[in-house]
Amino acid sequence: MLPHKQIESALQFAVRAVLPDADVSTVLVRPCDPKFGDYQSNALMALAKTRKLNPRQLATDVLAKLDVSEICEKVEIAGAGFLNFRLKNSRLVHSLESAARGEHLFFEKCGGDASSQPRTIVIDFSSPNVAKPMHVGHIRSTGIGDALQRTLRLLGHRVISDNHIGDWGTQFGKLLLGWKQILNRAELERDAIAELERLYKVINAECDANPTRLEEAKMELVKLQAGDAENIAIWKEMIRLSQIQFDTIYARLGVKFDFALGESFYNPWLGEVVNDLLAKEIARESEGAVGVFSDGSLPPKEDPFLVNRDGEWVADPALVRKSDGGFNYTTTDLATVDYRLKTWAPQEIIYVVDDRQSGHFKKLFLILMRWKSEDVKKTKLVHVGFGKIMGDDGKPFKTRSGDTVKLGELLDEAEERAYKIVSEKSAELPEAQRKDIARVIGLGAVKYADLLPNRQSDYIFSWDKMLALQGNTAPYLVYAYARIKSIFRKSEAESAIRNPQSAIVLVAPEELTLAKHLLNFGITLEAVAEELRPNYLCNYLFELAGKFTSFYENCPVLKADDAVTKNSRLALCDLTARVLKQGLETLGIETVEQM
RNA sequence: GCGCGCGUAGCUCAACUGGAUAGAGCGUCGGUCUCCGAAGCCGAAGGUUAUGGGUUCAACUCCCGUCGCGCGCACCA
Repeated sequence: MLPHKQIESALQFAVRAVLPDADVSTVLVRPCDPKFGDYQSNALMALAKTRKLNPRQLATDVLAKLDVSEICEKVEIAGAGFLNFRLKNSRLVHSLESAARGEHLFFEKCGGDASSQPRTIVIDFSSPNVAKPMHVGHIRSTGIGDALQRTLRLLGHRVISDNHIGDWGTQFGKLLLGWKQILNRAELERDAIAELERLYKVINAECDANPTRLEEAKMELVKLQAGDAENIAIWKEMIRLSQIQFDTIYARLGVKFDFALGESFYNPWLGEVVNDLLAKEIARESEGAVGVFSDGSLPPKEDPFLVNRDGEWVADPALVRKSDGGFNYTTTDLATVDYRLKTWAPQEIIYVVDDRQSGHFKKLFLILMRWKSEDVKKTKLVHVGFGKIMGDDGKPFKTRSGDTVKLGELLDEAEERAYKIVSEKSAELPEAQRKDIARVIGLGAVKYADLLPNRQSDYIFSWDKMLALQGNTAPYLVYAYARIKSIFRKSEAESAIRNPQSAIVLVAPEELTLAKHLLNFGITLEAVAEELRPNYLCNYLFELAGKFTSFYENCPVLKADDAVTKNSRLALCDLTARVLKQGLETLGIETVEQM
């Protein structure tokens, strides 16, 4: 068991001894400023407050019942009622040595004890549209979603990743019309997505200017929806061509899905969904359409089904059937949740979708609480939102000519820029190797830059910053990894291969700092899983690389004074490399041995 | 107009969801390679956390007001 878990468990035991009815689930420890200790708990102050107890007295009482003498130095009460824990050197060494033997890597899979059972989690991300190029806007959903699925899997949860592809909707009327009338076969052969995009743009412009064209497009859509054989065949061909594009991009990014059930998959159930909502009086007709309206259970200000117009609260329903009989994405999303609940019975469904859709998800989740209240009680529905990617000018990121940036081209540019840098810095490496390094660094830089910023705030896209070796970037982290690997290449050349059984001795402050930070890998992974924020892991790895570098500067490894120190330091190097590699992999980023 | 989100060093971003003296990188200035990768490291300067109040042992974090920016407001997704 990791030491912080041992401390927590002992502390919870002690709290229960003093306050038998206390909820100890919030009694936790966390890493803290080294001047106070290695871990601290502030939980007693909160407990004291709700019970109107003197916090320092409570801390004293708990301390009397607390036994962590095996793993900690004397526990101190500090400030208003903090408990500060300092790990015994022997306990720290014990963790490192067992990790060095390969028994763990500073994290625990859930299922080890009753408090952390594996959950079934559906995660819905990426969701590109058929007949459109994937663009810069898909980076965020794809990268964040993939990092989250990797983290949750690493911790032992049952993850079901599902790519909810946009393969149905009104745009197909226009696409079908274009395909039948203005398709350029040669261009389709050359670049299918570009040609499909052209069809849409041309017809769309015509429809804007000419109502009869719009009617024609609608007719094609109606035929498709009615199952017309020709239109179905063309539609399927458009999906096939798009899937080739998706597969290419995902292979490049190393992103995998368990399922890719597109919107069209749910078509058979849309009518039933609406009928059921009507029958249960959750939805009603209005102006020829069917929508879900406010049920009045929330105050108007908090009710997403109400909107204030000129001082009056008026209905802002979620439409589930249009007046022409067609369905909306709310309908599809409801059918999708229903399917997921029935098929996988997940404890959690996570949507990694642009923050601008937060209003939609608010409504969606409220409808589900009314419609599937029994199931939804057991399932946590979460919208993981994110902000936009901006250019240097602070406006949405576009090409110089003002078009959206295509994802494939963006990745090409990342690799090209990385290749230039690698060739400059490491001209001696063979070209094929430089290409591979450029691929890892370029793609890693884009992904990392996207995962690093926090919250739903927008971030500014900057090639120079993400590809820089200095600062919190993927190249810096991979460089730290490559430097460690370089030590081992030299070490093997000297036939001084590390023995996994050799003892670890921690003397220098840099050794201790590094060792203690390694222990926090698991806490960080759990924080990512809990808050669904991969940037915690980014910052952890950056700190790890920094602490390693300061160790590297101050503690000679191969030139250590004696064999024991040398072996111990080799072990620290190896563990750092393994955590860096695992951490980056969890973010979806590869490593290279040399760069 | 109404709702949602945001505002932290000159710039780009953190701050473990209420914890102890708000941290990094860039940029600026100054150190550091006869020594395991200098694409590195160390140091200095830089802050009334937009602003005014409130809550408490403790506020960047929670509540209210103001200003500024972004986004969303029934048959697109």
